[in-house]
Amino acid sequence: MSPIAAAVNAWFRAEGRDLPWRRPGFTPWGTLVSEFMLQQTPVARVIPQLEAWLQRWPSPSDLASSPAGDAVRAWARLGYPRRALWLHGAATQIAERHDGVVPRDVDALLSLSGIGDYTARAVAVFAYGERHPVVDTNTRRVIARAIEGQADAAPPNRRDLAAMDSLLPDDDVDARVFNAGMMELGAIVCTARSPRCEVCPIAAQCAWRAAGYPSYDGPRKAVQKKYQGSDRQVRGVVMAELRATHRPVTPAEVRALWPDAAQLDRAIRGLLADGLAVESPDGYQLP
DNA sequence: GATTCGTGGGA
DNA sequence: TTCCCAAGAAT
Repeated sequence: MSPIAAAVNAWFRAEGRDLPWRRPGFTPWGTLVSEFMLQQTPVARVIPQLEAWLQRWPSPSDLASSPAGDAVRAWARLGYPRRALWLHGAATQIAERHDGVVPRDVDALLSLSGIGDYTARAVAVFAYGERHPVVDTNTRRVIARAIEGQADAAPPNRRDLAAMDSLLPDDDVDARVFNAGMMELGAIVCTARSPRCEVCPIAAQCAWRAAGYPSYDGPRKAVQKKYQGSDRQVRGVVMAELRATHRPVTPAEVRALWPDAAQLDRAIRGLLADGLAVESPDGYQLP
């Protein structure tokens, strides 16, 4: 094992947070649900929702037997409600094609709705102990700094997988710990804004530190558009109303939600197209 | 390959 | 206050 991997793993075993999905006996289904929720949503907001979710739907088949709208409502304010729809779809596919058992194979996982490169490998590694490189925003940033000497990661790229793979210890267990450790390091030490290099276990080997912390000069990642007044905000307002109302929301009630009728119309049509809303004779509701 | 998709909290 | 960003995926 490389000196960096050895240091990361020793640090993670000593300093890693006690999170629900790291508890012994946490199920592959629990891991899958947690990974869906953690896509772009911070840990602190996920934890309470995750526990409630698993209480209600302890297995993929349990979720598959509920209407998709129940999943969207239970998703509450985690954001990106399409993930709830995709998770329900994945549960249905697992029930139908995999006997209700979360698959272990990366390609099988990749074929499920809402599962991409990150989530497929995270489930294979953390739920089943398979050996694969897990690449997320944290591991990409740590590699950019410690290995490449850059202040930040370039936009996501297929080469990220190979970069992580080249650092991965040979042993399955060590590789699993290393994946978790790199993510943890990026999450609580090598953070985006104010890295805590004084407590970093690989500060001595860090290329960025050795180079004197040069500022980032690579391609700029796309700037996130303003949320206030955006179509996304309108979709969020409509979805909040659909979640709160256990009967169809009438067109008149929809019109009262937002002053700009054209923007509202775009939101409704988008939600219908995404399957997050369906039309009934009396208005709109969750699927 | 660039865009789109929620929501909330910390700097 | 405003800006940035958070265990991404689909189109």
